Amino acid sequence: MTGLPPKYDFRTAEPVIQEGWSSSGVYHFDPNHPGEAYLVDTPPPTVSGRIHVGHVFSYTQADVMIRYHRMRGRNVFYPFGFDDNGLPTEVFTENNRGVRARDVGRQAFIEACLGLSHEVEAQFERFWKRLGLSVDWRLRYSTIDPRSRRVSQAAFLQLHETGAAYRQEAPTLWCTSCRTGVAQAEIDDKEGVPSQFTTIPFGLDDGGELSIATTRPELLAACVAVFVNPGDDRFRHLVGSFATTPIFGARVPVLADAQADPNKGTGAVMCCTFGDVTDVGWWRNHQLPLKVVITPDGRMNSMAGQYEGLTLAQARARILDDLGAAGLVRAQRPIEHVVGVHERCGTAIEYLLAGQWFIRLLDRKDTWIEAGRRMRWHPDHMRARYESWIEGLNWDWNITRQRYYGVTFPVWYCRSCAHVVTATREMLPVDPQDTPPPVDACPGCGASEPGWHVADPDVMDTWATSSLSPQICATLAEPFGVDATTFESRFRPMSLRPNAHDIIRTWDFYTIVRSIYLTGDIPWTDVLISGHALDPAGKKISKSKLKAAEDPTAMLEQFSADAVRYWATSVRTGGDTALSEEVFRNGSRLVTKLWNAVRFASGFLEGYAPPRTTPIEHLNATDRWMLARLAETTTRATESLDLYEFAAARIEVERLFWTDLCDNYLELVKARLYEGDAPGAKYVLHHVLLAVTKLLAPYLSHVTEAVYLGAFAGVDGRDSIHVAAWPEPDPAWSDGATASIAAGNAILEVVEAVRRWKSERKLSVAAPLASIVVECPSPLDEALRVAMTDLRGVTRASAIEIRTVAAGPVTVTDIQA
RNA sequence: GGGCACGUAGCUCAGUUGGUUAGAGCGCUACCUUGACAUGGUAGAGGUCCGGGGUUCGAGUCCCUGCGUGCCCA
Repeated sequence: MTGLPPKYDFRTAEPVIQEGWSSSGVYHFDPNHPGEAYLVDTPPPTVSGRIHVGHVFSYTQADVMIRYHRMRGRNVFYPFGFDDNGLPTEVFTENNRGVRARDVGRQAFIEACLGLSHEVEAQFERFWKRLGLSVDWRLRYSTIDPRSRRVSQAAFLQLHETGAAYRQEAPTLWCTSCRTGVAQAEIDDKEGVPSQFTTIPFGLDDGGELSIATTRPELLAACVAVFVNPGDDRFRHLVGSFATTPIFGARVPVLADAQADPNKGTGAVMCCTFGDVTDVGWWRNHQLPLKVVITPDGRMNSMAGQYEGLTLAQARARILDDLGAAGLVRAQRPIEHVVGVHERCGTAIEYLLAGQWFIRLLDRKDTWIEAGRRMRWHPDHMRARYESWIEGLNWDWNITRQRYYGVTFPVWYCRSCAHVVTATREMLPVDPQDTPPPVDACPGCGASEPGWHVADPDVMDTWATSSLSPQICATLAEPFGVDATTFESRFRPMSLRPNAHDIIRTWDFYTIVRSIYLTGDIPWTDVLISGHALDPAGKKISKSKLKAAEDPTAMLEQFSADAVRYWATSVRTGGDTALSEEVFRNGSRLVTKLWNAVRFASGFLEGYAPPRTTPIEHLNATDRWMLARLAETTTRATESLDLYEFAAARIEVERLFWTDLCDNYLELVKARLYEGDAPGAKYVLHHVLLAVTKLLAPYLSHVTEAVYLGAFAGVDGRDSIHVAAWPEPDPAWSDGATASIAAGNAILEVVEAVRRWKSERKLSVAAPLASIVVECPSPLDEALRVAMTDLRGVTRASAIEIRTVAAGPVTVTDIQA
């Protein structure tokens, strides 16, 4: 062991340490490693702006677990991806570059997106390195790079061949602002939206009227039926008759269906194609006609007659006016209700008919739930989120987006018969817009005239590619001589999927679905769910209103990467946490304390080589207690980490380090260290400090590296603490542990009693004492006598008398200054 | 409306299978510059463990119920 410099300055130290990791390749995956592998399917962050503290929170927690497994000797595969296409990237590019996709043209827009993505990804990578993520940066991917496009298109073709992906002209969740179909997972519930619940009369053939209540009068022109509950006596006689819509005069059937709620409105409800998901179900089950009255950009079409061209909101106002003017408003009251909105833009979701590609979800719900149960979720209750999402699914997964920038569908359609022509595997990745299909004539109808085919004009949902991250990861070792097939056969399933709880319903769910379809196997064995970082007041941090206090880069500069990592792992697994300067400072303090403790010890351990076997003959009661506590703490911390309880593990280690080691053990052994050879104290000091440094290495990855390289590497023998062996207690340390702990507590009783006595008299703890008398039952009295040098040193008493008593607690009965 | 969390010291939280006197950090009070560290140390004050009921020799912990907060889904 050699000495450490007096001060540890993270501002100069952290960049040097990080550079060392880069140049030594300490985090490199070794495909030929014979041992157990640990493969991480890291979340590729959406490249749509700045780094968010939520990223820091989640990625650090995963990194701590990964570092732990690396030190346990696992062959870690830790890639890093970027999700940089699709609607989020488009919106980001449009805002950042001031361009509109539909104005500049598809190709120019794609280039703008790519250029911006590359810039932002470089920034992100620099940031992750500064935070100290132990990523193998050779394994970097983007979901739009050619390799990912090839994987994505190949997966699409495979699902198409098995029927799991199908194309259908079907009612589709639609955003009129983004002008694209969307998936159920992209819809947020917006609560408390004010609206009017208006009761309007439909005419009956006998001249009477049947009133219905609606919040969507603008869809009146799309009404195709009126529904009542089959058990509702008020309307039973009308079932099978017809009603006529006001204004438009359409004659529609009155039908019975259990989904009509007799307690809502008048009990009769109009069915429009389409106002909501219930309408879609009725349309299907009762085989109703189709009347689509709105355009893809949210205006009324010619079916809406005099209202054509108006926006939905304008049409609603005009129709209500017209109904009122005609005396056709029977009742109206303001309500607040929940509206499904597009998560990207907040626009209310509509239901349109469109030709879209879907992946089957609804007919295999049990399969998805069962797959989730084959994985370990940390914390376990997060599995409930996954299952409740699946149980509530109403739609297959629409993967078609009427957008510009994304992975294209490798298909063409025959203009004559609409036959789907797919690309061959050798063509991938392919853009059907600028590449002809692999056949000269339509396999369906034989059409072969010039222009017989048309390329699919759309792109895939981003999740359709990012849900393939395990399959993309399998291609990342190709440059090192391991092809994807070999990789998958050796390393499937992967070990860990870490992500925040808000994307369980998307990324986790879709990835499990794709993995089952493509491989029949679960994608990973463990899922680590993180909570959210909240602002200092405990409120949600909105992405658009980041304050300076929430800037992750500023945090690193002010408090150090280690302090930020400390903060991010100070919460129970899966919990939310508020930003707190106090916790950052606690992290900084721990960094300083560790440095000082090791530096102090290193003065005595210069050139010390610990014996292979525990030198029991040199250990006194203080030493045995310290070793027993070390063994106990190491075991507990390891058990907690095996359960992904990183915060619980660290609390154990901190208690051992700060209280037992620094406050007590170091003070107890100082006399022996200064006075003589002290082989027992040196043995314990070496092991407990090395072990604590290692136990903290996953969290405080920088200062522990500096301490290790400066003080321990020579003896421990590795080039980095992060590939050093995880501490394993010598069984001898735990021999008679119960007695050792009891003896240690007896020693601490004496220490604390003397400290209390001095404190009450406002004396320094270093104030000398003439004598003290300790009353102590057997066999603890023997332990105290063996630790006499330590007790004299820490109490500064010239004479200590140990009186053996029959029973009772250890007490200090007489203190003479 | 259903589900899942959470509710413990002024604040942020820990309390494993029910078991002595309920813990930590910060803050607060008093003191100590002690031969690693003042980004430190010592001592101290501070709690009807959200309310109610139950099981038990014994409940912060298990069960029921009510209240409050947050999230997910209708």
